[in-house]
Amino acid sequence: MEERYHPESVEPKWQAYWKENQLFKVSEDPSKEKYYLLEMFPYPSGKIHIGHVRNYTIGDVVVRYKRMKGFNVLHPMGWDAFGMPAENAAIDNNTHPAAWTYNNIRTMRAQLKKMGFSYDWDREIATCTPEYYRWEQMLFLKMFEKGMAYRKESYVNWCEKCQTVLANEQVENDKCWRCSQPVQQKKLWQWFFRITDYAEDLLIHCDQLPGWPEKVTIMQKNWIGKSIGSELKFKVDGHDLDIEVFTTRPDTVFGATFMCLAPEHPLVETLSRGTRMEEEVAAFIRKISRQERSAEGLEKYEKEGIFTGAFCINPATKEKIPVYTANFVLMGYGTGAIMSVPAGDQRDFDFARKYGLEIRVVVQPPGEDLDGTTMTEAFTGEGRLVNSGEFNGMDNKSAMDTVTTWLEKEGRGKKTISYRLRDWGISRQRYWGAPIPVIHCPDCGVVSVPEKDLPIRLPEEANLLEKGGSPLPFLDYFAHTTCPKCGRKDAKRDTDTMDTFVESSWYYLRYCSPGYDKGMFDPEAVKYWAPVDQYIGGVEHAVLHLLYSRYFMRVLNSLGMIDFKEPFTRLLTQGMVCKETMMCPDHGYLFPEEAVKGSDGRIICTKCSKDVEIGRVIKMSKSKKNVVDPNELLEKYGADVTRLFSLFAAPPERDLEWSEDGVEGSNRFVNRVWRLAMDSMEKIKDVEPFSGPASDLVSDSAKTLYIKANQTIKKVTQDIDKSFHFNTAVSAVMELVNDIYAVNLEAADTEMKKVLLFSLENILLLLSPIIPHFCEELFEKLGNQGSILLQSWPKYREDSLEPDEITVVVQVNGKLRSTFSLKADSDESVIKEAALSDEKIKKYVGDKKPKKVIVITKKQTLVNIVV
RNA sequence: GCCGAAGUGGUGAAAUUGGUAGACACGCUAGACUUAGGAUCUAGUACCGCAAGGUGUGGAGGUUCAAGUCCUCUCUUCGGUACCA
Repeated sequence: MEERYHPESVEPKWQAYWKENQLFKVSEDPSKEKYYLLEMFPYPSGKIHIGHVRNYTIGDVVVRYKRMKGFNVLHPMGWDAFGMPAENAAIDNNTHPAAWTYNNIRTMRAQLKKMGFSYDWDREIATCTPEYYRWEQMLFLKMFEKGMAYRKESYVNWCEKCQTVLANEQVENDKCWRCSQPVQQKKLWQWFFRITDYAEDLLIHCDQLPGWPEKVTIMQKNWIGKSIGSELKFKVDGHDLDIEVFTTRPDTVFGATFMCLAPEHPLVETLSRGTRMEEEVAAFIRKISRQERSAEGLEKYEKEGIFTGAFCINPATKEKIPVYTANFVLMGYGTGAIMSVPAGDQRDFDFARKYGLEIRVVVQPPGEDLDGTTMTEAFTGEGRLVNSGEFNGMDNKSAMDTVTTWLEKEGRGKKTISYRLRDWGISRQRYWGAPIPVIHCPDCGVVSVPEKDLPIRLPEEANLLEKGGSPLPFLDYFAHTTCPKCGRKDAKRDTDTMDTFVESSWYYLRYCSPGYDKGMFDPEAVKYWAPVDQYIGGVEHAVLHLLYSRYFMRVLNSLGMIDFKEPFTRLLTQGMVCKETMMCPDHGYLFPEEAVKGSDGRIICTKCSKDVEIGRVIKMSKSKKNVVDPNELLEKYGADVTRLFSLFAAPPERDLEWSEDGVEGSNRFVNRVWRLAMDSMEKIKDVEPFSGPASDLVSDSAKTLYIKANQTIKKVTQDIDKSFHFNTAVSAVMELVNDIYAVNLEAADTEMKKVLLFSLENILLLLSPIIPHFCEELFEKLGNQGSILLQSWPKYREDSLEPDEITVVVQVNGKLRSTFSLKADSDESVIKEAALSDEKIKKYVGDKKPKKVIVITKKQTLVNIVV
């Protein structure tokens, strides 16, 4: 008889059993209710990390639970296999991205299998295979035909020395991460998806996703960034031109004392040409072009601008106001031009002060008298209009509409809505991605690759350039081709590849029919399985991945390919896995094994024996070395203990602090259950588990334990089903286990043995989604046939949840003064009498008549006596 | 700056609709068993106090018979995001 749980033999045994019996293989079965659970698929970066372990354990528990509940569960796994790290690794290690990627997939797949996750591996997909991306290319062509994909010029980070495009994360302090040369902004023709067409629809449906955490839908709403305002036209003085601006404050138009254009605004050059400012403006624009124009970089730069030499006419005051160009105005938002109202906007205010421009107060706060020459900051609040002609005295809020209507009549404005959301740029000047299936012909322009020529395969034999650029444009046999339309021999293939977010926007549909060769997916399979019922992943994807996926479903929906719009009915965003950092004064950050506890309790560095400083608990990362390798956990504790701890330490949505002691604790619990089963097995094996009502039990101890077991089933079921709070589910089972430990096994009568067996079997059933190998093994040892996974989820008896006696809590003036037991069916007057006649209570109440006595019999039985 | 989340013992955390604050676990203390224990079992463990008792859920107010939970103000930490006009 084994005295301990031996994961090294038990876990492989059951993994092999599951595989042999194909227990995780699923197919469409209309007779059963379906449940599609998906965890965000991993990027194959090398090895799985603890965040994956947590994510996939959470999902696996729910999947195994739902199966026992009778659902037909789809639980697939695959690989988000295209992306930049493969290229970087290939350059650094002199391998090929494909070899590196497939190698990593092999390693990680083996690790996931060792964790015992219940995937239907027959549905595995990797997005870098032509069998996958060919359908993405097909969809791209459909979108192109419908105008949902289009080309426009747009800026990228460019390193002149490396002759390559850099992602934002490859830019470090405005310099290239490889060669440290300053990064420039370069204009390139790139492909875009028209996600802005769906801005309103995506926004509205944020409020119709009750299964999503509110913080995620709020983030999406903010990202879409709808603002209601007006578009106003300012005539350029001396030209037959208008400058259009977007403003959310049309009520302040009388205070617009100058105008600012984005440096990239096409009118900047036009307006300055031939003026005394021409050269200075050109110099300014050259300077700004070296500044990072991506969202991230902007804060670093001081607000500055320059007069273009031109003036325009304020449509409200009809005054001439100067036109500036300024680095803080974005071409990508609104119209790329703003009317500057320094009295009402802090940026405009700062700018006006810096360049000595007029500040004219147009909104006067109640009870104050602001003066443009003396005010120290802009006033953005509500007030009454001043210096605003016929609108003087009006409150500024109602003036928004009135002023716009007035300008509209004059032909100088209209109400509009502006979104922060921009179209989705999908062109990547990279090798390791899905090729964009179009051909550029000198005569025909942009031509679709005919569908019969798909997939456009990524040339596998390409060698990556040392500097990181894509080799595709230099591969003649790939880049040069004939035009499918006119047959011209000197056509050029598009050598850009697609953003990897494109692959992850629809992979969950591919899982429904992974081998389907007539399209992206088998419509019947998708009809059965989709949408995903429960999606689980990191909150870091709250905006982009989830928004792009929602967009893609709208595209497919409008193409008539699917009949739903929202891909993920319920979403769980799990917290990060954190651990304390350790720092040696000489050796910097230390890995956990590089710091040991000395005999005197001090923690010292293994390299130099100096005291180690324990730092804050932060997200695990290689750079901070506060990491735990899942492989080592598997080696030392096995999959089940690792799974158990990652669930027990914190509820899923919260951050989890990793602690070696905590893992030891989980290990201890698992062995505690093991011993419990082993010790009692021989004695209770021959009885039948008790299943009647608690009232049939004679002894109090058996009754108490039986009720506890029923309560545990109820609690665990609710915790898993309603809130995914596995930590409290495990706690509940621990309580039951502790209660069983308190039973004297030697003295147990038949009745008690029956209750013990009932409790033990249910403990295994309740824990089986969490520590499946362990439960399988004990379930078998208890003499059961077949897999525990095929058992039904345990049911509790409604009539066996309440004990005979209840605890009455008595408060005096809200303070706890006494507790005592009473029969459960006592009515209020009995409880009240008992409370008032309690000795301890009498002491507090004295002779006085209580003012009020409140008796509560809901959750707790409680009496509060007010004196 | 804005948006979001969270502040509870030495630690991770519990606590339907307001109803015994600290379940469960880690750690620690003591004891038992043992050749040994970093195994196991048992007991104890919010704080102050010898005790009676008092105090306690970041802080300050408030509502209530009763507040970790509801309201107002405020502080701190973490996450996201930003010249968005």
